Amino acid sequence: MSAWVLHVDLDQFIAAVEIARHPELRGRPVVVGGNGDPTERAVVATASYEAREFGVQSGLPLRLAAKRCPDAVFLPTDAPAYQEVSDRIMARLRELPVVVEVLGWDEAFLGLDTDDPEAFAAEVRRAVADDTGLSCSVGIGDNKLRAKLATGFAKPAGIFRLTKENWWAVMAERPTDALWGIGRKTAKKLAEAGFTTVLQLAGADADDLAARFGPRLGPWYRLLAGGIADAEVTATPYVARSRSRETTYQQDLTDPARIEEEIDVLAERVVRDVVAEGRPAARVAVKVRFAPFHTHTHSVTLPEPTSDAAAIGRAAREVLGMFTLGQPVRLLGVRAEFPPPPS
DNA sequence: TCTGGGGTCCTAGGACCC
DNA sequence: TCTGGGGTCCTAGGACCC
Repeated sequence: MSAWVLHVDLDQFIAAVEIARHPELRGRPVVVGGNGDPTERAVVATASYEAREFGVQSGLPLRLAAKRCPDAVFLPTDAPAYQEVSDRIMARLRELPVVVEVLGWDEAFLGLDTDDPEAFAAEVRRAVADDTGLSCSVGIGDNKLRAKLATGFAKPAGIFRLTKENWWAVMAERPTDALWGIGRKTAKKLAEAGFTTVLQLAGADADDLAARFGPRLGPWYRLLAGGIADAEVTATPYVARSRSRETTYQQDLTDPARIEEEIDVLAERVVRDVVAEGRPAARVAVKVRFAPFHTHTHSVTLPEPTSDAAAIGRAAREVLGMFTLGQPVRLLGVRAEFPPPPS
């Protein structure tokens, strides 16, 4: 028996939940996002595989999705419904002889000991399908990074194993942003420094990377490229560091009184989340995105941690006062931060 | 690319203190 | 105050992820 990390990821989760409750949509291009109105300011949360054929992906503006795929069915995002299905899936996974670490609505790491991880992964797929009717893919790894990346090669509805045995065969020639934690911006900077592929990054000098990317990020990139990462799967419950609410307005806001009102509304929503959390907030931040998409944030440390609606509301108004509001406002946000955990 | 919402972590500079 | 070195906190912004 040896220790394995499995990464379970539901296939087109949000679209699959919607198709499960609207079976007549099966086989059709389905796009979920915003209020389901493709003329609004909103983006695609998930597109069904049929819609992806038309180049419709997560993050694409709904307006463009409608242009690329005029026959798509557009549905509003229904977070509570997805949360409910997610809870059921995670509960089912916990019935297996594994440690479950939830990563999001539709994915989790499983830690387990087995001689046959492929057989176990198949069992996981069966359990989820029998219980919920949904399809998932399973990545098998000798740590979390490799398990997570393996899932990408398993999709859809498959199983893939990525360990130190096949790391270079699979990853060496891929671009650095194939790694989990390196995105487009960092990949571009790495390329400018001469590191285009995973193999090249793995051979980089740690001090050079530290000088370019910072004392922690730099050396970490090199480890990522070598496939080196944490293998410990933990069931420790998630403790939020912050709670936030933000809104992109369908029409830009220009009236200062209206902006103040909207800040009050967002602060009230955040207070509800803070109270539900059962811990007081220590900081309050306000985010303003102006029409040309420039985003700024200001924040204050509260005199003392509090869950009091009036105190948090006042703080949000005070922080709003730190902005120069001369241009139309596209988005407003309010965030409450909890005190950092004692170390 | 007329570009959501909810999060996390890291970085860097300045303030402040000894 | 022609003024070091280090630690910590605060703050804004950036990048990434789902």
